[in-house]
Amino acid sequence: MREPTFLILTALADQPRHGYGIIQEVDTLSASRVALLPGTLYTALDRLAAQGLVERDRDEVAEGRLRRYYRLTDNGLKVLDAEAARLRQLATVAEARLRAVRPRTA
Amino acid sequence: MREPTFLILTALADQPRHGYGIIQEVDTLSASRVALLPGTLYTALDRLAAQGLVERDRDEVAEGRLRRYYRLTDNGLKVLDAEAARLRQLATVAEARLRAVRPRTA
DNA sequence: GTACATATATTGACCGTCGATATATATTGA
DNA sequence: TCAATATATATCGACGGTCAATATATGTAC
Repeated sequence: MREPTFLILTALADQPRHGYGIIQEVDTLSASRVALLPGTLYTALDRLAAQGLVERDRDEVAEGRLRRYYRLTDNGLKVLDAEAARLRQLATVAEARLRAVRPRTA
Repeated sequence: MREPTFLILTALADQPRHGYGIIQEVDTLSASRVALLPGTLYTALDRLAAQGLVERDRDEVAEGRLRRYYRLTDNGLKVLDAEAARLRQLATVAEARLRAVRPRTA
């Protein structure tokens, strides 16, 4: 799973959000490192829905604009959990290598 | 940076390795989760060399077969370091969310 | 002698992201 | 009042990295 997809799932972990809300939350989660683009977001949401990791929540109209909400499925939560563990493991393996190679600077 | 690329750099962190050695090391590092394919490896090595993250080391002939070694550059080491930190941060952010949402099961 | 492990290399297909563009409304400021 | 910016969803073509398949060659094990 690639970074934008991972951050979309993470943004939905605590509550349903609409597309633009996801963009803002990903900005927050990544400390503005990842600027989620509309093209990435909406194609990703369609794909994740087809995979059963995300599903449509309610539609709302706020201040004259449509808000289309999405939420994580149970499976989406599990997949995110497994993915987070995988990332942590990758980081740990690499950091162990780096420490072994540079014991005084690491 | 995608997972195979990250694991290639990690495999080279402690010592120079030749292509097939990288494939074996990635298998070890990932607990056989990632099977690095030749098409991925050799195109990645060319790309990483062009980016200055990896460079050619010596060529050896062992048991009648050519071994072409590669090593990390200083910059490659720095990039790997930054990348590992980024992965750890991603994992941490997601895990915090998951804990917040499932305080009794996390 | 056949299969498997070792070893490097190329090619086309595929998938997810990027960048650009489109459309529409609300708000802010000149 | 008009322009710029923020909010909000959506589509499209280009691009990059990986996958899958294929090619070639040698050493080892059965």
